[in-house]
Amino acid sequence: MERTTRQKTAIQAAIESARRPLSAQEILEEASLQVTQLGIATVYRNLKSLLLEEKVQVVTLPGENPRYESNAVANHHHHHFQCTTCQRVFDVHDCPGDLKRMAPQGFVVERHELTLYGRCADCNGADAAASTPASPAAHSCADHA
Amino acid sequence: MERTTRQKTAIQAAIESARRPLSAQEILEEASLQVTQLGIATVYRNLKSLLLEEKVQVVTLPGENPRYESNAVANHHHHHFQCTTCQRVFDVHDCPGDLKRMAPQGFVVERHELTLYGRCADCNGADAAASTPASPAAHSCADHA
DNA sequence: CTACGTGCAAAAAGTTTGCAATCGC
DNA sequence: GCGATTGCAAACTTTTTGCACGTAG
Repeated sequence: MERTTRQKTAIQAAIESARRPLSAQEILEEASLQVTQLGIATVYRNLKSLLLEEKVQVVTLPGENPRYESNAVANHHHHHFQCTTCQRVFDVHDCPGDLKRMAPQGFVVERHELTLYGRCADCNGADAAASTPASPAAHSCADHA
Repeated sequence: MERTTRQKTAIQAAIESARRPLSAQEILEEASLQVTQLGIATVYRNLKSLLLEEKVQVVTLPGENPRYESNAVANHHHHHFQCTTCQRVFDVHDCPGDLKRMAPQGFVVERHELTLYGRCADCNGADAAASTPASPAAHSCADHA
């Protein structure tokens, strides 16, 4: 019963080709390049499907609208780093690991989410930084450029 | 220029007397008990002030509206635990600590936010749990009761 | 008394939903 | 052809803003 439509294809492609989490609006803009007349409602409806199918995952950062990223990257357990200077969001593929002990007694930890804040290599002075842009997997501003 | 109004006092009191992060709506309801006719706009305006004054802090959980909690608790660096069963939110006063190494080279970590998800003592079977409700610092549902 | 703060209502911004038209299968 | 999917517009929800009035200092 799941049909293949140009819209769904374009939306999925937009998310998967992005190297960073996209907002619904950004997905609309990107997918619109393929499917003119695409409506935001369709984007939301497909996002909901894709979330259910677990092909896409939400990234919610405090004070910002939800972003969506392909689960190809998301499946590989990771966290996020937001630069407090340029606001860009990067994927962090490291993990502190054992957090089970953090919970009070009687609590069972199943899952965790971690967001680091600080300065990315680019905004940090950029000496050793310039050579290795580290993992700028996801930009969140300066994108209209 | 910062004036002391009944509204602001009530709003601040509501947040500080709560043992858990409150939504704007909940703050309105609580503070309305003191100041009838209190408007939601006033709540938001005062929250903005209180945030600037750093007397209050935002707690943003994925898919949920922002909650606000007194910085008396928030200053004491902590994290949150949301029960996937009862949806309540608890404060966790432990911290994994050194996360600086997690960031890619060239990145500087200034701050981090961590949310644990799992089952709280109450929802977990509640044997050893019943005796020690651990740190149920913050409830997020079952509150209208 | 003066201007900051408030209440109300309207406006934004983001997301969801109803419905007729469209299109995949 | 049938029914899932779409586009549009309207509804909803949460937060912000404009403006006249109230009130703290």
